[in-house]
Amino acid sequence: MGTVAKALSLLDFFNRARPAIGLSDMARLSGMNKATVHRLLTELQAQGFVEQTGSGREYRLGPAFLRLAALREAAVPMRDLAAGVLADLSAATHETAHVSLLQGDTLITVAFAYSAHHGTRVAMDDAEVLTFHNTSSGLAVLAFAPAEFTDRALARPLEKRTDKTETDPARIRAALTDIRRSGMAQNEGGFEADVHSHAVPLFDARARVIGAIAVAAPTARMTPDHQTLIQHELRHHALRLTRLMGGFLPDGFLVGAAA
Amino acid sequence: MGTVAKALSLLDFFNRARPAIGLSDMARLSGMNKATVHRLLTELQAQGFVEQTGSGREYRLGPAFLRLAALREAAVPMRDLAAGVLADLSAATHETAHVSLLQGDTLITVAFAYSAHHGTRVAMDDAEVLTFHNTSSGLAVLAFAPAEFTDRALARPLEKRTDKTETDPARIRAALTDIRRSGMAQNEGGFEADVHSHAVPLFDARARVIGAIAVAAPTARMTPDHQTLIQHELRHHALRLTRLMGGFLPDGFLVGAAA
DNA sequence: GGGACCGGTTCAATATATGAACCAACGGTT
DNA sequence: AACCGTTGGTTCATATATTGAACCGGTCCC
Repeated sequence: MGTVAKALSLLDFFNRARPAIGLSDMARLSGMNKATVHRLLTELQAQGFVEQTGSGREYRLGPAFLRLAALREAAVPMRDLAAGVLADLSAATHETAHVSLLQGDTLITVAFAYSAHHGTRVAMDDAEVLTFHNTSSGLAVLAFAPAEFTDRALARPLEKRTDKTETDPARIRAALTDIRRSGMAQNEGGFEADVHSHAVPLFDARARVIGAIAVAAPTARMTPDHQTLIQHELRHHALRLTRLMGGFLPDGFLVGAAA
Repeated sequence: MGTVAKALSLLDFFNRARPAIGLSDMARLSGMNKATVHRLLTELQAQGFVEQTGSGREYRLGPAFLRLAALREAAVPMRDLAAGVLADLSAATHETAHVSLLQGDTLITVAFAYSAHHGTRVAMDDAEVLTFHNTSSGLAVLAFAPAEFTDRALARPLEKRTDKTETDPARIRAALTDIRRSGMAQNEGGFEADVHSHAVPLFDARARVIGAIAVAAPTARMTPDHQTLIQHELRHHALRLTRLMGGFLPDGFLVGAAA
């Protein structure tokens, strides 16, 4: 691993639950020497990628991300595009809709939309990391990812988050075959009990999978009619979003019941 | 310069006018060897900090910034806080208001708000880089920055953007003395002709200057009464924002006519 | 077919990163 | 108040990662 990769990997230890990290903690988390971590953080700090908190001397993510994220959005307005499509999709289905995109080996939620129609709704967190084996979005991605990517994802330990979480790689692979055939992934209660979600993959200009768009609803609301509606709308808006982002469907991808 | 700093400095070559850069161009821009640039970009790409465009093979900013900016905002909601204060400030003054923050040696606009009151308004760009010598925000920051920082800023070549741009370091230093006394910077037509702006510095928890909040109005509208209103509101909201962000005013800072 | 680009690769020379040991400072315990 | 286990930060000989000239093969334009 190059020095740059090491430095940037430090940033991955920040999350919602741990917004600031001390030098020694960071050294422990990363397994690197304290002096090394210190030097890397100092360099990141000089560029505004991390900064030290006023009170303690802990490090946290820096202000440079505001500027760079704005520039990224100016260059590639994926988030804006996703937000527009999600607003329509959640309005049409009366459920929570979200888009998650691959970033290296992880799947990150980049945008979501709630429907105001029901009192109960599935809640989402911005910038949440999704696992592959127990979310509909994750399965949708795995089904269309390169075999070597899928192998790596399923070789990792698979957390049993709920009673219904499937953790047997062989059975997951069998499910992926169905997903490839139907062009749509489902997951009932595998991530959160009582949540039934559907997801369709998204593709880039080279027809490679880049993420997924999903609708998550309380299991109690998932009548056959509602499911039919969700699947129909999801296919339609997934295709729309892929096209908006300049992507193409891979050969043989089933658009199915889509408009 | 360490390897990490070199890699991150490549990201600074992206901007609104140049959202994607080829390998050879990047090598020229940065003055580094093509092989070096390639290795650095490859490492940045593995972490999602840059990606290659579908069509050409140019590099552009990657999706990682969406996630990290969201986490930064979750940890330090400066942008949200600024947006709220700016909405009030622009409503009270009927003019464009914006907040710019220091990031290393540059001043970046992170948020702004327009007033719907007038047909003409001063337009802003998100993530715009402000110069120090010919913007009210820049002058407000320089006046309260460490002497060594100010020296560095004024030692650089000072662009004469308009007829009215002051480019004489000695005269600028004299203006800074006044700004330190009044706690407010002004700039009339030095950045854009026909724009008269006022700015007040913002401070962090250690009473160090971190940026400025400003109101920009067409010169034609700047009557004495309007100016008095703007100065009053600006002082009030600057203090409010500094406090919201957990900052403190340095000893002797004039709150002046503020509420 | 030639020439000038492009993105990307190679490998010996060398500049850079690394980590054990070391500070000084802080906060709690005895 | 001496002790202990922390903390963030520093040092310097060692070792490892970085560097850059030259070199690909491809593509575009004459």
